[in-house]
Amino acid sequence: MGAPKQRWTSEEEAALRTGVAKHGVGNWRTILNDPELSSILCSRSNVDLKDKWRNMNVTVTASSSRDKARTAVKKTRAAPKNNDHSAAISTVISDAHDEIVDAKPIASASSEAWNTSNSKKSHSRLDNIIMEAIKNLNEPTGSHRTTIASYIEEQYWPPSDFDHLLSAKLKDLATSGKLIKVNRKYRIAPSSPRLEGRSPKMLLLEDVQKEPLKVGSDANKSLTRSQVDAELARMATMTPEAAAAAAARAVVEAEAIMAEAEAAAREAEVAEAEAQAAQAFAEAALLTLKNRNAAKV
DNA sequence: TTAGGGTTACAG
DNA sequence: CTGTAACCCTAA
Repeated sequence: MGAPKQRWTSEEEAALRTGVAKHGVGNWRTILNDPELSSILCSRSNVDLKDKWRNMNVTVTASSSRDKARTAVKKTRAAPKNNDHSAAISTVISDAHDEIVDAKPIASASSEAWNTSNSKKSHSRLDNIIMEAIKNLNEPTGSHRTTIASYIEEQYWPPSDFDHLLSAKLKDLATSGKLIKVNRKYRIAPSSPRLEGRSPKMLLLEDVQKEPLKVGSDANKSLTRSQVDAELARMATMTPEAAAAAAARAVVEAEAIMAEAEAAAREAEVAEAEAQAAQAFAEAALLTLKNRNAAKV
């Protein structure tokens, strides 16, 4: 293992994973352009990102075959049903602990390993993975379920029924209070209770429309406040084209949430409210965009 | 600009 | 000396 010239820090690696999870593999310039990641990856070029990602994948796949029994797993999404060679798997997942920060991913999994039915401990392995994913994604406004799924799919190889498991686990974590869900986004629950029922996007909307901010104290760094700041900074540096794209994405997001609300008839009560809020935000974002463009021209 | 091959620098 | 990770070069 070399420790050569400008070694990658764990923060940079986490940022790279985040960028890949958010923008996909290969869009290195997009990842570098991400405002959340550019501060960390400012000293890296797109080629550096590509090379680092290659090295990480090489090392992960190489280290996954440490034990004698090689589970000839392939990265295809159509995961073939792992027949019962549970010995190799159990050795891999035997050391499931609560360490989240800077954990080297274990790049092997089977359906049984992800299932929590036989887990006697209250904290399942999937819980830790979810928490790690959200933490490493480090999105101030929270992470979508799809983003979390992308991250986990990149880091691990979930079984084909992983999406269902993830949805159930996210719901459990949200109801148990370990995660906060706002507008279909999940973020790690803070230790102190804070306002609920209002999404940070709606707060952002108010701040955009009414200029004066109602910040009580600067010392009290409200997390909602930082979320709003992040969104505002993003909008401020946006070109009109980028802002239009953001507004368009908001519209698409609202439509997707509406579709999900219709699909999930069980939790229609909550989902519909979120969907309406998201749609209201999308419409208002478009109006804000128009105002911005009109003011500039 | 990205993917891939090749080269250099460092640790064991 | 060998393996690995960052760096470099070039074709598409």
